[in-house]
Amino acid sequence: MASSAPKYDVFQAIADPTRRRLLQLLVEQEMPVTVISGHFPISRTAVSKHLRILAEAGLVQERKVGRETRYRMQPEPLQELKQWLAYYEQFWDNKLAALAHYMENQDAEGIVDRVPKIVKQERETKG
Amino acid sequence: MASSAPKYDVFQAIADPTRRRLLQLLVEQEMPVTVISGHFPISRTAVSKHLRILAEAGLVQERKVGRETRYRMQPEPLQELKQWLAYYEQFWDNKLAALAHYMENQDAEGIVDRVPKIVKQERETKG
DNA sequence: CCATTACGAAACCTTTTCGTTTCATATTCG
DNA sequence: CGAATATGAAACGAAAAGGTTTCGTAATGG
Repeated sequence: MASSAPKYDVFQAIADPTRRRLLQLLVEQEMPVTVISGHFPISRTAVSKHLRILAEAGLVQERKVGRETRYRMQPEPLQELKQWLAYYEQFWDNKLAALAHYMENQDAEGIVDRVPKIVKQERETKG
Repeated sequence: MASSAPKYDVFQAIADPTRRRLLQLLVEQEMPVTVISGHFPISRTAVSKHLRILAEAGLVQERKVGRETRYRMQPEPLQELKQWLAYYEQFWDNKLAALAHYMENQDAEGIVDRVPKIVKQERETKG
């Protein structure tokens, strides 16, 4: 219920290529909006909107310095992504792959509902 | 140049929550469309479109069995995401953080163009 | 003080995205 | 064969995304 709860999804925030480039630009160095937008072919206002989205996802931090607002990347929220990824890593770099395969070929009743009836009549039109 | 070149971006593919749920559902088990769509509150056709997007990103594989089309997750394309993430991991779990901070406080000329003039007149309206 | 600079808010437009319903086609089975 | 099933393609609609230009306001500095 606090103020810093991410309102924008990290997955969505990084979906846009421009925003990924923004992160890259701001990962090591804080920069004011005008300077940032100089690195992009779109308007300053458009960049500003992307920055807001990133900020709401917690991926950049803003700080007012005089009349400028400086932005800098904040990598922490990416941990959520890392965690999400970690789950699927199991399935590509080893181990459970064999097990999953085994279950599939066994008839998967009890693992996922509704599947069995259809799975059973497997007929393979073509070899 | 082959047929399996990903036409859809992985970042974009996983941006949608429904598609992430699809991946989760299909990670261990292959399933036909009708069964899959039974797990979602949207129409079968809508699910089918999401599956197509995932397929174009290489995240699911489809296989025709009789009159049904079965889908299953293919985790490999997530490696791109992992790689992208790895770059930023440096910045949250250690090392370079200190260095980056150092550079910032030093005046960052030569690191990012255009910054210097503005950075220098730092005045900090408020403490 | 007043012109300039930095920036976000607002209004607006175009394209995508996500969903729907309807239709066509292939496969299965009595 | 013909009804039923599984699915994608097409046409369509509403809302969100990404962009632009214009305007208001706050800070700077001559």
